[in-house]
Amino acid sequence: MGMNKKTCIIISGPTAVGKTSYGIELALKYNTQIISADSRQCFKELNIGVAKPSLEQLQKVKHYFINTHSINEEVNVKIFEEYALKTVNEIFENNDVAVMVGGTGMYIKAFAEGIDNIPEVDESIRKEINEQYKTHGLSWLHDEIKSHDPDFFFKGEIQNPQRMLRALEVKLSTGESIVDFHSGEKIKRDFEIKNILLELPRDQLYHNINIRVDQMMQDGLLNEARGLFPFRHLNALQTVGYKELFDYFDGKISLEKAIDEIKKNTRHYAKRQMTWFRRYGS
RNA sequence: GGUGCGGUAGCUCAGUCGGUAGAGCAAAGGACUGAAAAUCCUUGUGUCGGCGGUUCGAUCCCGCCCCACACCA
Repeated sequence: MGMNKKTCIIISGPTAVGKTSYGIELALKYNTQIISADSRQCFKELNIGVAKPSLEQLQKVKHYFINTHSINEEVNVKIFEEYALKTVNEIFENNDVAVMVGGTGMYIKAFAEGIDNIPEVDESIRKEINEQYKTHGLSWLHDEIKSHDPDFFFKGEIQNPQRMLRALEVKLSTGESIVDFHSGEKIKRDFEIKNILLELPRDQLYHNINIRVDQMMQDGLLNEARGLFPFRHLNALQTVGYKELFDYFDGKISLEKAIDEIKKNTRHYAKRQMTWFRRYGS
């Protein structure tokens, strides 16, 4: 807490609340750099649809974890945590303050408090499980979890295939329950963290979202999405703003409907972010 | 003007052989430890278009009216 302790200011909040420009202002004020905490803006192939900072903004302040990865690479919390810790220390070599800006709550949490170490899972096991689930469905997953990892089964989330899939792959790869890896311990970082949560009245935020989606369409989101259509199966493209347009390309819905869906799904996303930050945000 | 089909939750509709009603979506709240812009959970009282009639009792049956759509003139 002393004068010469390094500090990372974390700016969080829902999408379209104004984090990007606020973060740049703050970084300029402290003459420092920004680490983005956004699970989509790190992909160089995704631009308009993920509301990435403009080239002009990127020139004003150096941003990390923007355009650093390809949609073909795996990016996840652990990778972010390691990247962000390494980067923040680099920034601290020349600055007392670093700024983190982002809306991916779990990434921020991993950076601020750490995340338990779980061994890499066997890729072939993951593949096998996913295929089995695809053909046999939720009840199969239920049975597998119940017999292999009763601890997790009784913990609750037995309607959530993603969590069960993860629990199962950990159990089958390591022989241990994912529950046993969860220490719940918060790691104390050797730098100071200051949280700033940006908020707006609900109707104002939703208005911002609607306007921004229309602007994205004017900026050429349709073309961007068309170019990414062949990669739709990648995790990076399970993303609001793209998946709805893919449905349009499939002929499933009209373009007008797709745009409405993007607005609606962005609202849902913002709502989930607010729920998260209400709990973890400062 | 005539005929037909409708008017039920913010929207799309289901239903009550007469005992005041329920799904999906929206909306709101919540969870979250390597997919997190993902994934999942919870929450449904509304003059059942209006006014009368029949009835112990009408959103349901009958009459009139209003509104929407379709077809015929």
